[in-house]
This record gives sequence, structure tokens and C-alpha cells, in this order.
Amino acid sequence: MLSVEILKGDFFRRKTTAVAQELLGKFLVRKTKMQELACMITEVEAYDGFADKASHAHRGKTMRNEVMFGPPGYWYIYLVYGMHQMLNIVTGEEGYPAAILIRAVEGMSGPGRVTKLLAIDHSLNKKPAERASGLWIEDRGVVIPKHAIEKTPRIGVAYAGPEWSQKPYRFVLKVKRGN
DNA sequence: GGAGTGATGACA
DNA sequence: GTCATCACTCCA
Repeated sequence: MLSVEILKGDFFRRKTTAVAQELLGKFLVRKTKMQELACMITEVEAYDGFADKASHAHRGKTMRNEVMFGPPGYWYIYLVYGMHQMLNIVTGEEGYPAAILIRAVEGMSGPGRVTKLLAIDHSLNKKPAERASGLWIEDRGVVIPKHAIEKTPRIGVAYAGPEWSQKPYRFVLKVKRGN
């Protein structure tokens, strides 16, 4: 069996777009009272820095987004449209507001469905991505070739204007892995 | 194509 | 305090 490695803070303490691409093929693991569920990450989006108009951090630090300004490797979870939880992992150095939205995992498309399936809610906000918090990311040795990563503009951020909404900060795994 | 939903941030 | 907005999903 291949070694399984839990991703730590150092993995996330790098350029946001680089981390985003490498998250494809990693496994999101959710442990609840009932079960442990692991799903391969297939789609992410990067939100990178103060200048990114599509990022919550663009208007400065607030109570909601303060975790994006904190150290990497923490979850940023919030409610949008009154009913959907979004799951993000904080990246970059402490003080630099950046995060990666996990939009989809294997067998599940749409960010709101990921959190629903994995029973992720606001109580995990600001928690570190490690085994103890019940939600973490593992490297299970799946290697994603570069040509299998598709870069596209982000979704639902038209309000950020053409410059930022068209940036290729969305990364999609387009080829299913062969078993 | 359009409604639902409620926390959040801007403004007063 | 009020009001508009929103990193979405569902149903028609």
C-alpha cells in the first residue's frame, strides 16, 4: 500500500495558484461520528491576495474573512446565498490573504454539494486542516500529469470585472484516473 | 429562466 | 438601525 501523507501547513505556505493545482488528485477526508469519508479533489479555485477583486479579502480584513489573513492550513468556511456552505483552505504566508475554494470532489460537482455530502458546516471554520479537527487533506500517491489539469476562469465572479473574473484561477481535473 | 435564503458589510 | 449583495442549487 502506498504511503498516505497528511498535508501540513508547509504545503499550503506557498504560491496559491501552485498549491491549487497540486490539490487536484489529493483526498479530502472527513471524519464524523458515524464514518470516515475520503473523496478525491477534482476542482478548485484560487483567491489570491488583496488585489484580487473577486476575493473577500479585497475590501480588507473583516470578521468573516480574518482567517484568510492568518497562517496557512486552516479552513475558511462561510455561508453564501443563505443556504450553501463554501469550503476553502487558507494558503500563503500569515498576513497575506489567500485561500483556495474546493469546488468539487470525485462524484460530486458544485461547492455547495461537497459541503452537504461531507456534513461540513460553520463549526469547522478557522479549524486547522488536521486529523484532530475531523477534516483534513491526504496525499495518497495519485499523480496528476500536467496535461490533465484544465485552467479556466472562475465561476460566479463576474462582479469582479473582466480583468479578475477572466483570470485562469480555476483548476479542473479533466481526465479520470485509471484504476 | 427565476426563486429561495440569511449572514455580511456598507452606509446612516 | 436599514438595505443591497452574494465564491449556489433547485425546479420549471
